[in-house]
Amino acid sequence: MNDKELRKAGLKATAPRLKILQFLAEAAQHHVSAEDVYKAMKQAGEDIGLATIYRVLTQFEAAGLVDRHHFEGGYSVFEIRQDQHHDHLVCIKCGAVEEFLDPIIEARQQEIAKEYRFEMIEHNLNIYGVCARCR
Amino acid sequence: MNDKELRKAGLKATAPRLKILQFLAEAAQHHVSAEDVYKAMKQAGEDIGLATIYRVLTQFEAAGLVDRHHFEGGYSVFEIRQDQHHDHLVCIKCGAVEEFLDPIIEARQQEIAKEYRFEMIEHNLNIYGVCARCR
DNA sequence: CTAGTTGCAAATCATTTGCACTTGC
DNA sequence: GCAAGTGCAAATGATTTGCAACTAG
Repeated sequence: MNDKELRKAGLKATAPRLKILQFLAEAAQHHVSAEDVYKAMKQAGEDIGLATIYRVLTQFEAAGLVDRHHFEGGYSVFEIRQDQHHDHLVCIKCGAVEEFLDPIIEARQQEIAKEYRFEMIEHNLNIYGVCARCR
Repeated sequence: MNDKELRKAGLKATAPRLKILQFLAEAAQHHVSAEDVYKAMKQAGEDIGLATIYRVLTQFEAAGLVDRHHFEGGYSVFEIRQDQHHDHLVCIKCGAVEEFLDPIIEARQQEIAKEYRFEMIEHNLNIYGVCARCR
């Protein structure tokens, strides 16, 4: 299963990595902080140090297996890489994150980058507010 | 001059605040980190502690005098509040920041928030890449 | 076997806070 | 004069790193 993915990324298929990757893939809320992963591992009975979580997440990011986001709040949020780029709606009350993709916005971004002669490498759009459930 | 602005925000017009506000208004690159402000103050012969810089910037933000951004990199960037909201093109090579405002994107964001029944409070779009000068 | 990994503790970085001292108004 | 503001040093919270012990291939 994930064994191969790790090997392909030049990473040994160790227990911590497999567990973390599996968790990222299956987590209900798949936008998680390092701390979230740490707690989940602990709860699952896995004895993985926080330092390892950070190292693994950083390696996964470098390998293109996960994306790292810097939402407001001063800490990083990770999510397993999707086939498709997307943007985020972040609820400032409950922390829920919804994803969306708008072709019109995507297209405009390309045009703006071109206008400013910018070689676009990545882009992210975050909408902060209060979600339907929290209003 | 800025005296009034501070008073209106309920802040005493102290030397540190006046100096920092003036710097933010006049800085060539007006997207600066707390450290940037600190160095600039030191260079200008002002003896203002880093803690004060942070306190003042935070108060300015609360007062709506400046905006705080969380670009990639794990630290905050501040800019004096403009009359108009805008988004950013951030050069990952030289750190230059360009601003833009696209009515089409702005409109789409409103619609998307509505679609998801999100009460939008703020939003920001950052395009990371290599600017014309660095290519 | 052995280079890559891990856990733990100590280190680092950005930012915040406690506190005694200063300064606007 | 006195509440608000400041500098400094110590505290914090997120993340990183040094290092000796471990494991995948």
